Amino acid sequence: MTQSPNKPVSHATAQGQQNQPAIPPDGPEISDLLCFAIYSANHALTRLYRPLLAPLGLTYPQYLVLISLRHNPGQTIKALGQQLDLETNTLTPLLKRMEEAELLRRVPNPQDDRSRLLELTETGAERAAKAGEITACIVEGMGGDLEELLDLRDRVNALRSRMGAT
Amino acid sequence: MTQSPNKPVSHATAQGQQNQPAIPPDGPEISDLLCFAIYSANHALTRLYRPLLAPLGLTYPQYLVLISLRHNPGQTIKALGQQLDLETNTLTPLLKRMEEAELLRRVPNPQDDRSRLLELTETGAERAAKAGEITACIVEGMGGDLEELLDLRDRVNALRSRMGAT
DNA sequence: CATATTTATATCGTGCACGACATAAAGTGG
DNA sequence: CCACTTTATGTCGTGCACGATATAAATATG
Repeated sequence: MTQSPNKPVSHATAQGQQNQPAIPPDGPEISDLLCFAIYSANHALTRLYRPLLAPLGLTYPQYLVLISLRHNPGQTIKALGQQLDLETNTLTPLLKRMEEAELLRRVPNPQDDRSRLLELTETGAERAAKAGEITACIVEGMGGDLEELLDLRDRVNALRSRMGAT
Repeated sequence: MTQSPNKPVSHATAQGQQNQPAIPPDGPEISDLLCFAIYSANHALTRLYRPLLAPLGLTYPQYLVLISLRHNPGQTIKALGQQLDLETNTLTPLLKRMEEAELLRRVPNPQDDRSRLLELTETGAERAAKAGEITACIVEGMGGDLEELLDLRDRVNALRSRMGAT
């Protein structure tokens, strides 16, 4: 179902064609907006993940933390924040909950008394392994072939970097 | 910067090629995940909108509500929820805040005493007009040409509908 | 018409996400 | 060594997003 590519994303910046206005006088509609497509796709994704993550006692951001720590054990909170593009005021409480759930530890950094290093507990490592497997189900839930999904990922990431994300 | 399309989105569903495993033994990395690309693009978008919406006293979801009401005055809360793919437990407090800010009214529905109709106040209509103009700045902030953005929107929407969104 | 079910909205609790601000430890320049 | 600045983390308040549940009105069914 590839939609009609006729409607504008928004008021166009400076394109001059007066006949069929790319800029409707009463502004863009919700369905025209790329930002809404992404916003809403994100909700749909969370809904896809939730029932798979709930049995593991994980939320979606916590799932991302496990995936990240699995590949980068001993990371600082700042490094994790850079990878996930999140601030400490988001991560601190999130990591505290995960520490209470015995998924990870925040150990002091011998190189720097201000920072802490993150490492998975044994339970955390097990959950991370299971969480990694969930991803296959998600790909299935997203439909389409793998090539299309990979291409979409690259395009979204390109957009992301154009918007100034890390 | 179009990335290398070599890495898997995730564990693949059931593809049999043993030589160069599309499935790394320690699971997907954050940067492999389409879901993370979308999750993170959504944050980046919110950050792009925030400084533009703040002067209007709007949050991003409130901006979407104004856009929607501008085209569909007299909508019920349920109809708005279907368009934005949000539940009443999200919308009720959001709409209350907007009503307190004098942006809209929730008037009784003469056809159905259970529901309410949403209509913009004069202030709300003015803000909606200004908000519509913001979209042009966002397109600029997103970079890339318009055609690319339109195509991306359609692809994301296709994914969204494959995931079962309205 | 009485009861049962569905529907539209609302309430409550939890967990992000982030702006504003706080604090303590590094680093830096005199 | 002493301010001064920067950096890593934390706290607080607000606003989504949503699961679970509540309530009242509409509708269906006997």
